[in-house]
Amino acid sequence: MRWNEIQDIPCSIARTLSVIGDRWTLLVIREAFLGVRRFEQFQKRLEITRHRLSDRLNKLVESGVLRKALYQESPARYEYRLTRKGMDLYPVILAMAGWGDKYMAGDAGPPVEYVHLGCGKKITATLVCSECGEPIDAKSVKPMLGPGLSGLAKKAGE
Amino acid sequence: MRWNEIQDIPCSIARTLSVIGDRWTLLVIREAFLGVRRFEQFQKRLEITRHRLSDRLNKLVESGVLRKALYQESPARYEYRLTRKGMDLYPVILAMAGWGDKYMAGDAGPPVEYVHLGCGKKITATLVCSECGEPIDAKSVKPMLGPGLSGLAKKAGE
DNA sequence: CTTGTTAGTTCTATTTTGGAACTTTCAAAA
DNA sequence: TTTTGAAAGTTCCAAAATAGAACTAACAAG
Repeated sequence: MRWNEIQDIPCSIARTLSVIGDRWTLLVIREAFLGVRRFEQFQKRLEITRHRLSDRLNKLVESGVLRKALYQESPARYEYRLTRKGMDLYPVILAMAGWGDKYMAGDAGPPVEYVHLGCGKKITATLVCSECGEPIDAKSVKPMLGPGLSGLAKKAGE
Repeated sequence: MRWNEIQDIPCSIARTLSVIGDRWTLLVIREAFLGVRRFEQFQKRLEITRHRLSDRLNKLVESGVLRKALYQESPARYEYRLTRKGMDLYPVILAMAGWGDKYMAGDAGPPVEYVHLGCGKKITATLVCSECGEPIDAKSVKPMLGPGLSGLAKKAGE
């Protein structure tokens, strides 16, 4: 199977990967969360080739994670901003940062710490059940067939 | 910058990506969370080339996300199981699934639903502050220089 | 009219993938 | 005792993606 067919798999993880699952894309998004908006800035901070960066930004615009905004006429210059859809990737970023902090940071400690503006404390992101608020992990959650798949199953059975 | 240098960036997201940030790896892990353990099963379910699968599994073992466990002698056969480190990737998976459900599922609805064993309800994973329990998003969290980076800054300044 | 800034393209060489066939080690069946 | 058949890989080659560096375009400022 080729990578560009991956979005066709009826799986939300695969579909998400079809948007953010290639090299550099998530780092571009990380920079966007840190406030970076312009081509040159992305390029310098990430040390990504201009070619690649151009391609990744365009794809992110296509998929609705970023949008281009004119910030200067003559010559026309655009910057890249996170859309709502892009902002909603924050949990993914934070979950990855949390894992990296725990397992990859080494003795030096985490390179970035997160402060919650609500309570003013350093935090780690914690995943909880949307219904009862209890913390959850792999063992406390059971994946079940959802409508997006049972529909297919029905069709196949007809 | 080459991909194999990415782990050297002092960023937990980059370091996490150095482990799970390439094609297929996260889908392999998804299958592992669904209970898949054996080479043939991964291969059939993912339609990944055997070559790639072999490589990905080995790298995941190297990085401590999976471990090999002998399940049959003569001929010796091993299966791949998630370690604690691997299990702890669940928030990443769930965050991605949540985003995919929201933005990529289309009319058919999410392909998989998650039931919390604690309360028995269908849930979406929600990110909350580890200190005060309030839900968090990009705007309510401020990233600050952590020890892993301020150490470097000190060194550079000496 | 030269230099600088920003945002790209183009080119080539190298790496990484994808697809398909082949190998190894044994157990069980014919 | 040859044949079939799992299971878990390897090997080979062609195709695609990536890295690095140089080049281009559209202006503004000096």
